[in-house]
Amino acid sequence: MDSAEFHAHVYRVVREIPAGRVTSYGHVAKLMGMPRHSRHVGQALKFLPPNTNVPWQRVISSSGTISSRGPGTNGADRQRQALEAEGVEVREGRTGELLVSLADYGWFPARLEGEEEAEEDSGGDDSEGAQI
DNA sequence: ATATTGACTCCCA
DNA sequence: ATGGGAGCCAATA
Repeated sequence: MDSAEFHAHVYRVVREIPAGRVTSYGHVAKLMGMPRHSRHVGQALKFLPPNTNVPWQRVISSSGTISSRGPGTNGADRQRQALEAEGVEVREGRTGELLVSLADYGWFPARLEGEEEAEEDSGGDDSEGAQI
């Protein structure tokens, strides 16, 4: 698999994320069958053009926090706006970090819909990280 | 060619 | 609950 295909795969999975929901880089990587490529998922999103049909904003870190990517960049801010526009509540930590409640908005299906076994939610259960 | 970085995660202190 | 360190793999320097 080359990088182009990898990117395409990432985009395909990201497009499956329902509006008003968020997931983590690691989970996207998992859905691709490459659980260890969590970082490269974000990398691929970075390659996206400004006007794209890929809802990259629905992908955040596994802790429910939006990665800062640097104080001089506005990417995180744009992501917050996009999420709020979709109805996702974004809370702000005291250091200005953006947090999303995975317990409420997290989307972590075992496999893609129609792949094998479709199930979801029913209590959230997202392994961990959901500190109240 | 090797070294460093990064839109990450997990594990242990 | 928080914090620091190691693991990962492709892209960049």
